[in-house]
This record gives sequence, C-alpha cells and structure tokens, in this order.
Amino acid sequence: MEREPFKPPHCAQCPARDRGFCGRLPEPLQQRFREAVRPAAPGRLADEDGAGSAGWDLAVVSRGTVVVHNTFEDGRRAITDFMVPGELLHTREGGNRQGREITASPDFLLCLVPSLEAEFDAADCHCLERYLRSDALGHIEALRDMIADLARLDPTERLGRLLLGLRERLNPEGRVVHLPLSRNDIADLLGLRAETVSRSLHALERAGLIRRDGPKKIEILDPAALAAAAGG
Amino acid sequence: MEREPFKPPHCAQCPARDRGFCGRLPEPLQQRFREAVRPAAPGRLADEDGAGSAGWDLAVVSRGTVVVHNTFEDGRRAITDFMVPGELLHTREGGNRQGREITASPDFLLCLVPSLEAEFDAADCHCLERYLRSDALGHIEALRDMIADLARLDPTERLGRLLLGLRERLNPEGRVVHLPLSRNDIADLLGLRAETVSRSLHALERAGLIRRDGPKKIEILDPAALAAAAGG
DNA sequence: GGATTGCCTTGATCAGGATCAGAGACTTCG
DNA sequence: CGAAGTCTCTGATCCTGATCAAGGCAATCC
Repeated sequence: MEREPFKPPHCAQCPARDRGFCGRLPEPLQQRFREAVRPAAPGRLADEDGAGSAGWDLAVVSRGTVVVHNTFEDGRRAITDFMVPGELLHTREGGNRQGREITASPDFLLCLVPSLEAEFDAADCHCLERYLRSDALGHIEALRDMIADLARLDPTERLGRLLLGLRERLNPEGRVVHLPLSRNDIADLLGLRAETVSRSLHALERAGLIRRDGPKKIEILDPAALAAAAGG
Repeated sequence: MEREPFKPPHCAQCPARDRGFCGRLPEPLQQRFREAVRPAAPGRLADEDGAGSAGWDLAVVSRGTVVVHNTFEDGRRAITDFMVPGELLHTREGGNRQGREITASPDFLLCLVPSLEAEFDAADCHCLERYLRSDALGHIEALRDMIADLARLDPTERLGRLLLGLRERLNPEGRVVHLPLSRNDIADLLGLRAETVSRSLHALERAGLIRRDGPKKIEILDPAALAAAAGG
C-alpha cells in the first residue's frame, strides 16, 4: 500500500487528529510530525524500576486512557495523573519514583517518535523540543491545580472540577462527559473512597447541576453553575 | 572591576553553585551558563493575569524561597508548589490559571537568562532546552508525588515526607532542616490547618523521629525510620 | 434460565481532623 | 519598659468523610 504523505491512515482516523499536542503544532511541522509518528501499544509503559521506561523520545495518546498511579507499601493507592487522547505522555527514563506505575485502558494506542534526532532535522528538532517543554509547563500548571483541589476542596467540589476538566479535555463543545475511570479509580484520583464518589455525584444531581445516565455517562446541565459550586 | 569569566561574583557566592540545575549542567555548558546568567529580584514574578509573567526564558532560584499558591474565591488558599535555591522556576507566560500567584521570601534572588537565543549559539541553546525539559519532567514527577501524598497520607505522614523532601533539597548531607515556611504556609501546602501541623510535629517528636529546636529548626533523628513511618 | 462476578449505590456508625477558644513566645514599635 | 501584633502551641467540641455492611444492577459464563 502506498504511504500517503501528509495524513497517514492512523492520523486520518485519529480521534484527536486536530486537538491536543498534534493540533497545536504549526502547520508545516504538523505535517512532518504526521510522517514521523508510529502507532504502537507497547506492552509495558513504565514502572517502578524506571529502567524499562520510555524507549521513545515522544509519545502522544491516540486512543484510550493512560493512568499514572502510586501504590504505597501498605496498599493505599493514588492516581496521580492521567492522559486522554491528544495529550502527551510525559515521562522521563529513570525519572520514576518508588511505587510508581503507568498503565492504560485495554484499547489504548500511542503515537510514538522513537528518536527526535533520527526523524527531524536540527531546526525542527529544536522547535519540537520547545513545544515539548511548553506542553510540560502546561502540564505542571494542571498538576498544581490538582494539588490545590486536593488540598482545599471538599469531595463534591473535587468531583465538579473533575467533570469540568474532563469536558474541556474530551468534549469541549458538548455537555456530556463519558467517565474514563471506574468509581474506585475516581476515588483514588480525588483522594476519596468510592462510596463518597457515589454520594457526591448524587449530591450534584440533586442540586440540578448534572444528570446521570448510567454510571459513566454524565451530562453537565449548567457548566457555569457547576464551576461556581466547585470553588470557582 | 574586571569581570571574571568563569565564575562571576554572584555565582561564586551562590549557595547553590554546584547543586540544582546549574550543577547538573555538563562542565563546558555550565561555564557558558555562568556567563549568561544575570541576578535579579523582579518585583513581580507572575500572577493571575498571566500577562506580566516571565520576561525571561529561564530562571533559577539563587536565594530565598519561591512559592506558587492558589486562592479560591472564598479565600481558601493552597500552596501548590515551591522552589528552593538551585531549582528552576518553571512558569510559562500565559500559562497561569485563575487565582494563581507566585511570591517569594523577602530575601529572594533569581538568576535570569532573558533570552536563550540571544545568549547562546544554536547548539548550546538546543542542549539547554533539553535540560530544561528534563528538569520540567522531573518536576512533574515531584508534583505527582505531592498529589499522592495529599490523596492518601494522613497529616503526620505528610509532614514526615515534607521534612524528608526538604532535607534532600536543602541539606542532603546533614540531618537538620530549617523550615522555609510558617505553620500556616505548611498547612496550606499539605492541605491541613496550622493547628494540625503543630500537633503532627509534636507527634513525630514524641515518636522519637525528630527533635525540634524552635519552631523552624528540626533535626531528623532517624531518616529511615521517618520514611518508614511516612508510608514508605 | 440461573448463577457468578464485578461494579455501583445506599444506609448506619465511627474517628480523625477542622473548628473554636485561649494562652504563651517572640518581634516590633512607641 | 510596656503595648501591640504575629506566630505557635494546646485543649475541647463538632462535623465530615471513612469505614463497615448490605442490597441492586449488568455482564459474563455455564
């Protein structure tokens, strides 16, 4: 099969083709990027030993959800980060901590660039590095927001902000959010228990801010009101 | 006064000369870096409008403590990040969020590079960018750890990990930590109240893990035991 | 169809950290 | 020196979210 230069099959079909990291690149670089990128679902993303991690210079989530989580010695678990399609998977070889693991939903697919220097000339490479750093700095801001939420918001507010964040990342135009995580995972993400997640969702529904349609599908009835109820 | 090429006065006097970001650069680049860096204490670091931020491509904390904090509409406050001497101040122009502010202790001093491209040739610039990204990725790991702590550790454990982290960052060889933050700031950092911080420090002391000498000076009697008591 | 399993929800109780209150230590300033 | 203010520490009470327990629901398997 002839390789189509500017929109290889996996990019043409990619649900996050024009969003996220890829969509933010300037047009000429975006085309070069599409040629360089290779789809893959590596068996192991990265784990606590840190050694086997990476194997690429750059990875964008194309399908599925990638989750970063920590397990403490006594079994307590926390989800510390997660990425949805279009987002960069920020990891550093050897940079992993004790108890850290990265897993993904069964259907996940990454777009990888094994080596920036092998695929791009010096100028593009430099330019990409700048975009990568910019994305990392944006990610740092997002993690800081998460920290503020965990430190100072009550369960219902945390849930509200999670829903608003998911809408922005998954479906900015619409009002429906499909939760990519189970109740237990949401609890581990928000520092709660699954029971409290249930109750908080119920509270948001009773307050008329959301409507539930099955456990995973949630409609945000009034984003502004939900934001106001979630600490601004 | 003749400018000394490789170790300008502010670098020679810098308490973090060989540690942190500067110390991690490879030797030739480190020298070029020392020539390029300018010490400054800008009046405004960055705040919620996002517009006035930056004014530099790169900033390393040379003296003092830089604190990133969020204030919610109703006045609740959270410290989401902080940097001590030697560490990069990761910020992105326009990347600041609602309610975000960056402040510093009165004695602070930054080392700035206003423009990487103006100060370095293409190769060094590219190399620096890679180091900047690597540092940002390391910082992401640290923030993830903070998130796990906030989500799953109790107050005493959070305090223990804070103390161990501060030792590693401020005084890796010794066992004494000088807290760079007030009780209230520590509370805002760990998602607690100042009273709970007091009580948790007291608990660590009663457990024989630390010794207090005034409110700010803390000696870690047994780092390994403290780590074990703080969730591994 | 019926059983099993995993996930979600709801209810009742309990405990840990917030809150409220006040006292001591240190600094600044008149 | 005393006064005012801030920061820290300690005690008493309360409330929120964890914990324990059980039931509902859907998918999978036999």
